[in-house]
Amino acid sequence: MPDSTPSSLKTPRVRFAPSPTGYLHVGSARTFIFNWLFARHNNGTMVLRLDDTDVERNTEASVQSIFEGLRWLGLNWDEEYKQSERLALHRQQAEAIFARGRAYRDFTPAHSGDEGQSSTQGAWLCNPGMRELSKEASDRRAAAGEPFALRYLVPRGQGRTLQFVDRVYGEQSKLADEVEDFALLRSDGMPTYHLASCVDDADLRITHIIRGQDHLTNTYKHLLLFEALGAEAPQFAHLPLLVAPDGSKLSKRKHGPVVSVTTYRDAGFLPQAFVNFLCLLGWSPKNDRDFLTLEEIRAVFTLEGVNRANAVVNFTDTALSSSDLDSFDAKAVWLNAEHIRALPVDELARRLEPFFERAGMHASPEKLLAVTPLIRERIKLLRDAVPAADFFFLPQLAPYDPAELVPLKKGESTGDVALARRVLETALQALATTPFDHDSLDKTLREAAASLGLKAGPMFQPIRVAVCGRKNAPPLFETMVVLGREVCLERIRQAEQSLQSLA
RNA sequence: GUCCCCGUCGUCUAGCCCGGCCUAGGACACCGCCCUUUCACGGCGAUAACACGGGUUCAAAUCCCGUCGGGGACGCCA
Repeated sequence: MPDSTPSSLKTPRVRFAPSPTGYLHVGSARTFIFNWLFARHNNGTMVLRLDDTDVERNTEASVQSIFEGLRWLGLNWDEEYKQSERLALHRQQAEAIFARGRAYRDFTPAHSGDEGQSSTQGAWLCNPGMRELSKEASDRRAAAGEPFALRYLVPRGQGRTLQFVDRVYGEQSKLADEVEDFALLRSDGMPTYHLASCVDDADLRITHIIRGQDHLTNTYKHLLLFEALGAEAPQFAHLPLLVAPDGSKLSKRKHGPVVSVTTYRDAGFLPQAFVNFLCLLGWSPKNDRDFLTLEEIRAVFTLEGVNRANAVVNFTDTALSSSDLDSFDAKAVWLNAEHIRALPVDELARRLEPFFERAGMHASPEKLLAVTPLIRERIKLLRDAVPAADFFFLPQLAPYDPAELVPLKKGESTGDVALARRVLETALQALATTPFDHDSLDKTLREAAASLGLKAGPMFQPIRVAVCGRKNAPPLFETMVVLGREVCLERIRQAEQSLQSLA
């Protein structure tokens, strides 16, 4: 018995239907996220369906890459399908539509590709002569083995208006006469996207189709298809597009790695931050908040909160040339920094480990746990941790300019080398015996500064550079505690040595 | 070309449906100041937008029309 409950009242069943023709890109990821949020907010079901009917362009690597991306996002789904395994259903339904007189055979040879002759005299609607072919002629040619595509017989000349209410864009309508006779089956018998998609949506009882706005005008075709299938059309919600800074649609070919989800993962974005960022592109909680946890978003997410204007992913266009940190959208980076700071230290430490691993540094869990609090406010992306904390793990400091050891007063171009040497000597003596904990170091070193008639700044800089190999580093005492007495003394001695080259 | 969608600070957006509370709010970025042993975090502050033109109205970012601008769709791709 058919379920007559209107789709708007049923428990939602939504689907994310990527086609495996490349890696998962940010636009697709956002569509997935919005579907997930809608499903989870409404206690609905999330379906993942691989739309892999284009045998030519589908690759296994792409399937893997998509799963990899989705897994990283950490959002689950409840059911999984592959369109290529449902071919029989698609063909059977195409036959049924044909049998109902809603489709016809088109024997016109396939067009070679994307040249398209549509731009010259308005839109292409159908191949003349083919709609009107008599049943006999059509059957005869088919029986003779002439290849044909099956096309939807769009109602023409009846003044019929197709309409639907989009959950984001509102009331939409269009004259059926303006819709092309789209293909259902290709001449090789394979279903097209439109056919396979609608047949599966109907069969899987999808209640809400949430997808990119680039499908808005395709919806009329789909309405026609659901009708011919004898299925109630689901609700539609189209999402504004994600565009590049120049306003064009994000494309893998044109914009490169910045549109791939794995690029964000590899750069050290936290999935929750990435999701947070993507959600803010085209949706808003409307309460001036922007740092949100997944759970907070899920709790308040509604389609009514989605806007209609395209959103710019504001990456820098140096993206093609390098893996430049600055190439990411600044807000995404900021959100990531916020999420990093919101993470418990032990979890952050665990997340950081693979980045050190990849950089060839063995960071023991204990040491990493000690170092993490010192850098967590100093990194925006996880991978920033490596340059920020390398000196903790390197057995030998990378070479640095000894001049860094010498503090400069305002306006001075050359510092007092002798002073720097005195500082280091004093420090060496003091540090040889003082207990290596924060407060003792604080007290000892400040007293040492006083004894030299120095303020903290000029006292600490030579030590910091000696110990860290650079001027900018985490707070000195905590750093020294983690490094330990041996390492600190050794590095200060080396610094003293290198100072000689300046004398 | 035809059809469709969109147009608030540089960017993401609130406000628009149900005109007045909007001398347009928040966030990021940028700049400045404060905090401070460096860097960062944090705090404070500054600059910055209703695409344009007509209506309607006592009153328009909000309603209507037009213009311009941007985007999308028009495949035997998805």
